[in-house]
Amino acid sequence: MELRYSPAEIEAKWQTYWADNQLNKTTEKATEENLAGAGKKAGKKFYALSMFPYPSGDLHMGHVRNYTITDVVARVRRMQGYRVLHPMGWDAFGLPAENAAIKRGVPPAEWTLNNIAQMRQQLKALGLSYDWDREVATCLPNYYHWTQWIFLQFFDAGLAYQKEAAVNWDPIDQTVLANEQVDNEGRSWRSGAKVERKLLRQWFFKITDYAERLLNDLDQLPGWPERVKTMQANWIGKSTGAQVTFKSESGEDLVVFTTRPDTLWGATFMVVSPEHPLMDGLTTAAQSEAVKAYQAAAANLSTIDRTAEGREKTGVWTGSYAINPVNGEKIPVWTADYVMMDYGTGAIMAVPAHDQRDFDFARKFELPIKPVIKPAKQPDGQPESQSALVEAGMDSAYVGPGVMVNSGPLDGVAAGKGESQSVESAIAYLEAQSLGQGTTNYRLRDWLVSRQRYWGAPIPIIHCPKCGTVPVPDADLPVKLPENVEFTGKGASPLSKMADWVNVACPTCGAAAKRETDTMDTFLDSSWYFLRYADANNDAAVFSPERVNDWLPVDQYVGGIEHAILHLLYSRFFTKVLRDRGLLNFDEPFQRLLTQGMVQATTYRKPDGNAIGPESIADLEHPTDPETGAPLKVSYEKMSKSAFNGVPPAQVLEKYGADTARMFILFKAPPEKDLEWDDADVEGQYRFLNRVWRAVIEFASTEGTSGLGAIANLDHTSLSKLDKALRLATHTAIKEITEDIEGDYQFNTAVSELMKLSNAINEAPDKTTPAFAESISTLIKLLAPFAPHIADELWTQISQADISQADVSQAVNSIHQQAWPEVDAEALVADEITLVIQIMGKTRGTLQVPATADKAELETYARESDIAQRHLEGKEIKKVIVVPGILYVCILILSGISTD
RNA sequence: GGGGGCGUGGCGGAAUGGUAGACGCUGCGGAUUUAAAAUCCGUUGAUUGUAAAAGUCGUGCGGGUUCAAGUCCCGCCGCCCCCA
Repeated sequence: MELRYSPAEIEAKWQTYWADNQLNKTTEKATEENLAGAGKKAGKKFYALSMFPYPSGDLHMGHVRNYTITDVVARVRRMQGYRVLHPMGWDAFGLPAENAAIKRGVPPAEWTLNNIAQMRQQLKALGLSYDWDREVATCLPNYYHWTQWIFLQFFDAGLAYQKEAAVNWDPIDQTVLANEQVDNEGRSWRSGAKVERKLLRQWFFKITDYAERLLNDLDQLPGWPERVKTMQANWIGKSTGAQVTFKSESGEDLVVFTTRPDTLWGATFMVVSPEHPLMDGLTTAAQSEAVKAYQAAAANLSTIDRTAEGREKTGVWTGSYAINPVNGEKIPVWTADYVMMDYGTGAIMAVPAHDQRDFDFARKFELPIKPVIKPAKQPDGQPESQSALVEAGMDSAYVGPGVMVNSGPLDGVAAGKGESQSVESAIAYLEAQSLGQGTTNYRLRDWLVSRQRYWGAPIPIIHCPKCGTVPVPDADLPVKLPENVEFTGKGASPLSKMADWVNVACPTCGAAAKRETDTMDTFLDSSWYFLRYADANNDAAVFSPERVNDWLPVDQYVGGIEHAILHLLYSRFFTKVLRDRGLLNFDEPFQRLLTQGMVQATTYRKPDGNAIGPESIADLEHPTDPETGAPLKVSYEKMSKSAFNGVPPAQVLEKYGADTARMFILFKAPPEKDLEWDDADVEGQYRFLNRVWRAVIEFASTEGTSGLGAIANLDHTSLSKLDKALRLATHTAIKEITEDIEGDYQFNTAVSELMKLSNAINEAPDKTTPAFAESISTLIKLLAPFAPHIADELWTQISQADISQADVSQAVNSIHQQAWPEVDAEALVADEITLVIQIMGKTRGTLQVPATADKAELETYARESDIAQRHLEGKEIKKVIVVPGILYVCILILSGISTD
């Protein structure tokens, strides 16, 4: 019998045992075998999923945190009798592989597959209970076959199309990017390069067709964090208003979108985006030079620069005028960079009296300001403000409530959105007069899905001079990536240079045609992988509807907040499209979502902002720059190479083992919050596991017990006081831990409950009773999902103590196949309870009283207590409140004598 | 500017409106040891007091509701995130 806890030995042993005995294999359908398993949840499905990683080759702590959380959930569900699907795979296409090829000449496939092999080993060392038979890698033909097939489903549905557009061009990665992949400083999410605008012909997915459903169905997701839903709603950016057509002098129809069509009578000029296609026609010869210069300057500015509030407004008059359709007024047309071409129609009517940006612009260029909303009378009786009506006196736009004035048919109508208010009236008027119509506008743009790169799924399209754009027939899928490609990192996509691959016969007419050489955005690969896991090895179809509809939606999804918009929005979109195609029967892919916080570590930065690693600092208590001696700035930051603060998981596993790493990560912070790495706390968890180890080993070798068999002898009618106390601790732990895991995933408090139970066990004076055996057995079961290796080892130790004469070589009964413990309500009832005595709302002391006491008795105990007597001198009791739940008494004091 | 979140000991963090600080880390004191590591025991919000008994203050700030507020309401301040 092992007396020392040595994780290195037992962890490898159990990982092999679990794999050999297929403990983590997914049970496809409820069978008699698993229905016979204990627990009322038997046979119900549970799908636990972590966001699959990009196979960079190195596992980092963020991964460990993500996967540990999901693993605990999966393991608890298994013990509760659920059929659990808990898979893992690889988001394996993407630029780093190609960059490695350029730098080191290693083919992307080889580089990627090597990394996968390496990371798979690292994951296995963590003891994660994946069903590896369902592993997927998006870069393998048996996966991207179906990514291509889905692309053609979109194409067939009219949701995939090509258009020439001003797109985001990343000059470092030499490819286009979707809007979602450019941050608000105008930088690429991957390379960090300042994105340029380029006019190119590209493939798009019509996600805008689904804007309304993507927005509305957020209501179907009570299990999602509020902030993620808010972020998605903001990204979709629905706004209602009207489109109104202005005639320009040169005859063009200038369509504007406005959310406040009611202020149309206050429009005193128009502003058109510098990129607007009608700009040439609108610009007069005299203004041509100034406009051209302005357009060129605007092209170099990012969205954030152009729309920042408070920024000095710039703009140029085009030289021409347009007619305000509601009052026939001639108003000048300007161009300014604060109007963006990709929002609304790229042109606005400017109402300076009631829009701050228009106001700033009007002040700067001395354009007229015409108020059309008269502020409502101040509710607090202050004199009515006239400022909004006196143009010269206004110092800002008026955006408050009021009544419409100077607005023809709208005069007197209450200003605002809502029933029979001005916006609604204005739209009705515009529609009646055929001047415009009510519309809904979304900020969401169509998704740009083509990339000019090699390492991605080829878009399965053939361009034929006669037939046009022809989809590759299903039978010819997958369109495989050619091998032996030369990578230079310069010029056009590597695929376009592969003549053998590019030139094909048109599948329709047989004429000489060319393949599409763009590949798909890798976010397409990851927008459906969670569906494939349900039927990962299906070679005949993308997945069988039965299996997908059985396993999906995912019951619990866990991943980083950085995917709040990108991946989660795309996946929801895919699910809805596939549903509309009749391939599945659910609207939303992820029932519950947990966004885990970052893993941070102490970071040391020099005065110039550069980080340095702790190994080069002499005194970590008073860190100074080893070169200059200047004090270093100490903070917690996300672990990263550039911050020199990463802790490699392998290092922690080697020193303490996977169980300790898992326990630490779960205990240190609630899952949604950032976690600060601390070696001392890791040490603390290792100590805890050692204490559990010693307690169990001691139990297994104690004379006079019959091991776990003793539990059967538990006599509920004649328990000693000590046994009752131990059972209370045991069943409280079951209750709390079960609630922590089934509720809001409070793994940190669940672990602390394990510690409390362990403390109670260590403090128990008599370690030979049936109640003690029950505690030990329960502790190991409750520990099993968190620290699976040590739990299985200890379980074996006491099982063998139990069957000491049995053949040791026979298969052991894994802890992970045991039923999750059930709470014995009887055990939760204590003999004595703590009565808290409050006087005048302040706690003055506590009293141990029999648990059987009713309200009246509790009051008597409290009244007669020394505590109460002490405070009652010279006073009398006016009122008593007894709160049974937690058991509380409140005594009020009447007399006027001051107590203090 | 709009929306969301957060603010509790030396630190991470606990607290169905009912004993604030569970659990752990750190620190301090002690046991064990030739010594150390490991382990075990005690202690650890501030403050008055004899380290007794017993008090007072304390969850960012200011008000309010309540017998009772970290928790509910109103108004501020600060930090973080998203959108402008």
